Amino acid sequence: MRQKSLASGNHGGARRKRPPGRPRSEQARLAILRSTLQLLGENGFSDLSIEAVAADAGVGKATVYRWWPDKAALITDAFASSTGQKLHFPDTGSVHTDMSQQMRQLVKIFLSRRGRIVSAILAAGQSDRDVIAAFRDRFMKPRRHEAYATLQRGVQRGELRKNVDMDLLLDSLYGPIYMRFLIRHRKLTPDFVDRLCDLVLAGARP
Amino acid sequence: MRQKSLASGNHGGARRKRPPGRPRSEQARLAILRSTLQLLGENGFSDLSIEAVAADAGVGKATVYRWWPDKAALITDAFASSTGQKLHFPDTGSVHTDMSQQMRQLVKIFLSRRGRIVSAILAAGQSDRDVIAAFRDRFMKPRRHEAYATLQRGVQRGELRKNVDMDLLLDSLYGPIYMRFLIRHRKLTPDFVDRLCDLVLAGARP
Amino acid sequence: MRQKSLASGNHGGARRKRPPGRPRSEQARLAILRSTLQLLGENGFSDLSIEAVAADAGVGKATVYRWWPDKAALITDAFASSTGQKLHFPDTGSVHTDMSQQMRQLVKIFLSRRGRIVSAILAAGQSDRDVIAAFRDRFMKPRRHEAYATLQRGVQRGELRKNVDMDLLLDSLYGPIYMRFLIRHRKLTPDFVDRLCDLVLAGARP
Amino acid sequence: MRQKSLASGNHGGARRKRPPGRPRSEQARLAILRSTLQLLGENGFSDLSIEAVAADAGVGKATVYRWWPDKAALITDAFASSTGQKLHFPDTGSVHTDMSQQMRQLVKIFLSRRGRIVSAILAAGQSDRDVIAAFRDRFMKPRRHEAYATLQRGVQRGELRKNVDMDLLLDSLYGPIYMRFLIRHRKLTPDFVDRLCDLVLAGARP
DNA sequence: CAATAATCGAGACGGTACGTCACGTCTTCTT
DNA sequence: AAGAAGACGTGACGTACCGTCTCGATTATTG
Repeated sequence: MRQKSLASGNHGGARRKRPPGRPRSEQARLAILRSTLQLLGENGFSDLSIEAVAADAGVGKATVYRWWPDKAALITDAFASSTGQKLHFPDTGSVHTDMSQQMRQLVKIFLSRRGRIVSAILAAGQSDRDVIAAFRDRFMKPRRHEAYATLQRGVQRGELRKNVDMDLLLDSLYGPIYMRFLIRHRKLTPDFVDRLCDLVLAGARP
Repeated sequence: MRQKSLASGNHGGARRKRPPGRPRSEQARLAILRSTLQLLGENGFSDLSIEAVAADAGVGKATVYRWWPDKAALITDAFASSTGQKLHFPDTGSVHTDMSQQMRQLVKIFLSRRGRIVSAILAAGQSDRDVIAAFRDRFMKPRRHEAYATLQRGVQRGELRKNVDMDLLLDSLYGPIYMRFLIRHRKLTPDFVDRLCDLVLAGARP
Repeated sequence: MRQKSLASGNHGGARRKRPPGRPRSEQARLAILRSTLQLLGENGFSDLSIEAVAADAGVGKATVYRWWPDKAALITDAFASSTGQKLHFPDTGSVHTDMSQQMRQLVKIFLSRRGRIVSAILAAGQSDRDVIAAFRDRFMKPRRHEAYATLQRGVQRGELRKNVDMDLLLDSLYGPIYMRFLIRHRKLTPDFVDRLCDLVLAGARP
Repeated sequence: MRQKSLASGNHGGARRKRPPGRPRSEQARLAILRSTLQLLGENGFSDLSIEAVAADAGVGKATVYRWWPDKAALITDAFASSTGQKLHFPDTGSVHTDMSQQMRQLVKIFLSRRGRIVSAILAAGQSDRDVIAAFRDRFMKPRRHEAYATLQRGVQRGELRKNVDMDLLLDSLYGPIYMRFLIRHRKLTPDFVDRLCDLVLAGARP
């Protein structure tokens, strides 16, 4: 694990006393993350300079480097800090409805200003394995676990095959969305999500 | 307007005579593209400096800038020039076989050294619309046209629904591959390709 | 001798026949020299690029390099070609009048647009001995020979000491002008010339 | 506004506290000036590249540009920093002796390795008024003020006319030296200095 | 009249230095 | 001890000229 910031919680357990000296400025930390997100949204990954982040946050450059080893860790942290509590799966009694509703929310995010941040993360991840790992762990994995449960309910209700490969099924549902999001060869619409669910879930029926 | 190198064909038509001045060195052009691909494969997009490309190619920096406006155009061209005549679709009489064979070839490329170049292109494309457009036009579009024909044969043979949305179907087939390629949350294997075809094509049957 | 151009006359003597091949374009030669003078007058020596001269003269760069080995030879030639037939010494019967009249003409030139060219030559001459030598040979020496005669007349008329060191005297007269011209610490005026002659010639009286 | 290094004295008066941030490296400043003088002495002005100065001084190019806007400012500063406390005027009771002794020292400098630097400054000054102004202000003016005093003593002793034009007289003394230094048409010798003083001071007697 | 030869313009070539920018590190004073 | 400030050495950026080269076109002499 590279970045220190999120690991600094020290909440439970040993109850270590605070080290001597001036404590870390929470205000600076938040300003840095906020500026990072803002500049990421404006210019994409390659144009994001730590120099600009520090200036925008009204912070010394060294303060950034003290807590984040490099640009990748910084945007990873910034992205994680911005991940709201949305994107949950409903439980409507229908796999199709459960999935398509969540997928529509994802699409809405991809099409919003935060989509630029996601694509910046994925781009940065192509040359930094820590970044892509952070994306998987912090953004993807929690949702995928919820998705497993949603699919499981579908299996129990007999909407899906018993032996369905859930990862394959989920990749078949989300892959096309990521593809259109990143390659932009076709529009990403709610209607597309519906027809995608129609097609793929049809192939997974018992 | 400077041509972007590959547009300099001047093949048919007006029979324009060569413009005055020393003609462009084909040798330099090839050396630059070759060095670009090599360095791209070694270090990824962000570590690729035009300075290094020029040095490696034994060429003046100005010669690179004379013909390519920026790094993105350079790697786009280099990638296009390396796109061989592979990746064709067979015609075996079965959509499943036709598609899965071609998809396996694609996966093989993604897993090879050239995969690094593809991911660099896609990453660069997230902050440069010309790059992603070039990827679509030069790499994706030709293959997708062949794919349409392949699917059309499947329709005529009754393997697929008459009114199938081909773009949706193709995105459902290739999207999962791109997703695993870029996010790397699961292995990209030939077996995965087969089961992916099973799943998706099952949903497209009449 | 460095430059070829002026030596290409081949006027008298051997009557060599013209060599085969296209002869040198006199028009190009003149255009180059004219453009050199113009650009020299605009921007001084260091900003004068052969690229700009060739462009301004509507001439290929190679044509410049074919006939002048470097920038110094070029401006030397250009300066020489621009040296008019002015700056002669009158013979009024008074050394003071003869000298001061010629010196005033020199000052007038120094203050005109051609002064910029002279200062450019002198500046270039500080890092290229051929340039300063050309300035001495082509500009200074002919006038100094006339000056010797003028002073000689003064000696014969009893206005100057018989054993006067003419070079010392001439340097004392012209040196202050060059100094003010180059260092610009005081104005260069006709009145200054007069008082300069008063002072220096007073010291050379019998 | 960036100070031009030597103006950063902040000596008397307001007692401003040091500004925040890492202070300027005096070591780097001195290394740069030293390297400048050395390279200037070797190759003259036009061959002096800031790249080479930085490399020779073991300093980043940006550090040079941070403090000196261009090559001219750099050599001006370097020259000024090298101008020792020499070249004072003695007070021997004779104008001729006072002047000629100082002028001989000047000639000695002109003929030494530092002469190359002076001629480089004067050359650069022909296309940059800041350079020639700096030469006047930092090198010439202080000495000229001493010279005024020296001449004044001569006036009081009755060696010079009461109403003598001091600037004219000084230009007549120094102009010939500068002329021979820059045009190099005659040798610059101690004997020349003596005879020059003889001639010019003779013209300034009461 | 054709062949030969040197010039011309244009402009691409491999280079060098330019002046700028951001990197990640450092040194200072302040909190 | 952490903070803001900002200078440091490093190195790539994209530009401007350098002096050389390779073109087709032009203009002369020679066979």
